[in-house]
Amino acid sequence: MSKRRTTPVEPEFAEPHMCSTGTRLQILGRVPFFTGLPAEAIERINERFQDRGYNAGEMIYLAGEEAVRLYVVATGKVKLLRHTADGQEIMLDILTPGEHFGSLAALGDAVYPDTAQAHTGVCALSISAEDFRAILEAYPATALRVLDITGARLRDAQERVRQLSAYTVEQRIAAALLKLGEKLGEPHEEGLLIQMPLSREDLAAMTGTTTETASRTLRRFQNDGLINAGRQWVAIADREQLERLAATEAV
Amino acid sequence: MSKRRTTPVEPEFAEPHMCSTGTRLQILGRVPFFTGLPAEAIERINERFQDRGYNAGEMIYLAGEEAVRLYVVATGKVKLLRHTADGQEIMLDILTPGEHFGSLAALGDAVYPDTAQAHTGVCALSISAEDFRAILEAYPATALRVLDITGARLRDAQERVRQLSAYTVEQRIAAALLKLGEKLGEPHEEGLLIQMPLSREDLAAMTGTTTETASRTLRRFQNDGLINAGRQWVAIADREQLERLAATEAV
DNA sequence: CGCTGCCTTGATCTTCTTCAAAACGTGTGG
DNA sequence: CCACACGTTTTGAAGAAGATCAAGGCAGCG
Repeated sequence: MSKRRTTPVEPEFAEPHMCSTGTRLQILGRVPFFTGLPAEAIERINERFQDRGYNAGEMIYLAGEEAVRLYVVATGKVKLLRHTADGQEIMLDILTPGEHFGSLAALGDAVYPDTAQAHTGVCALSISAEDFRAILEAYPATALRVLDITGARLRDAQERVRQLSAYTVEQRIAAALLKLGEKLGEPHEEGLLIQMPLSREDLAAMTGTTTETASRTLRRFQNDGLINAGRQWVAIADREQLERLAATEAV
Repeated sequence: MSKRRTTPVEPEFAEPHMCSTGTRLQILGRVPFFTGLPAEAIERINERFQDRGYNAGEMIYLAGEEAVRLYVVATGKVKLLRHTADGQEIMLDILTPGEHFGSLAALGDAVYPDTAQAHTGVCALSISAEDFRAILEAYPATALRVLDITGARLRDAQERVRQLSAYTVEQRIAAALLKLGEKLGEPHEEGLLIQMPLSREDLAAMTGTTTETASRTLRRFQNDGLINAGRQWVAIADREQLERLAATEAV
């Protein structure tokens, strides 16, 4: 087996990342909770949105700041993080184009409960919480879509609670890889390649363990032929086996 | 210090639990997401609801069943659980009167992702998922309320992910007690008494540990004067100290 | 009373973290 | 194009936190 070490992951455009490509109208039309709205509604909504580019690693907002905007990923990947008192990072979610983050509530004194960081170069659209609230009031179908998405995220988070409560590190890493593979996987000679830079540290922050343990676990997986991995990338070679290991009953 | 062992927790009515007390109209009017609706709307909504009593320990629905109804707790406490393959229970949440659980989506083929069990004697109202969907469509303000509640639960779940990822058992138990105290606490000579039957096993299922460890931790807390506890009950004696231990930055 | 669930306690063992250091890859500047 | 420097990954050894296994004890109830 060829031991490829250089990343097969395609870079997410050049950075500094710009939002220029295409009109925001096109992007907004593809956001899950706006689909189905009449074109003129989207046009009116579009006027309320701003766009902005972020370089990889750049913070979009910090936990504790006043929660005033709602964001939608246009291009790139966004990490949602929480920190512990001693600075350790917990990755709550990784968001891809079309997904939203930030403030849903129109209340004035709320703060962001988490930190949003551009994981790759990112273009994000954003709107003030009040304006978004007004849209939800004007278009009930959109509100229900947002509710569905939020409900799905809640179930995901609860599933993670279960995993952290009852599963071993090995099972959690297997489950995390499978979920990433489902969300970001692309067929590749190395296997189902997870299309984003993914360090051992990232994986540790996702599964509640340490870089060292993540590294050791990936090595074991690789030795057993379950995955192929290198610096900042992982590809799933044997999905069935990995699923058996994770003991995941499907969603 | 008087070492009281008998439970100071007041029983949640006699079981077999009936829903008889008061009209459902009154209950529905006090459900957070219906408040503010005109009386005639609530009356129309009421027609769609059924009520039913459950004994303590009785299952309301099981994970994996077809998700066809949405429930609202009228009286009593409901546990939301997930199970592992080997039968271990993870407690996701404990619901009090006015809170909802079950299916939010109108989709036909969805299944409940968790199990709902009556923790005390319970009266629950329920409505078909389709009917509830129709209500959300008819009353956008209600839909936004439900969205807010779901968003708050999502943040709670994410906070738990953080705790499980980074905190020790001792910190998680302290945090769990504080949260319960906030939700169910009543002043009492023993301290802030958590008004529900709460076994070591329950606490273990909430914090992702074992009964034995929960027991040892509570004993340590009690020896340090942080709590008073007995069979199936816990009261918080020294809130500040417990908070310092949990290292919880407030919501 | 004696039974049935909780709860407690102790001893052992496994998993994972922590600390430390070396190896490797990648990009940079000479 | 090479060599260096930096961030990532790997590996090892020691230590800690908590799980597991195994009894016993205690409270309430029939």
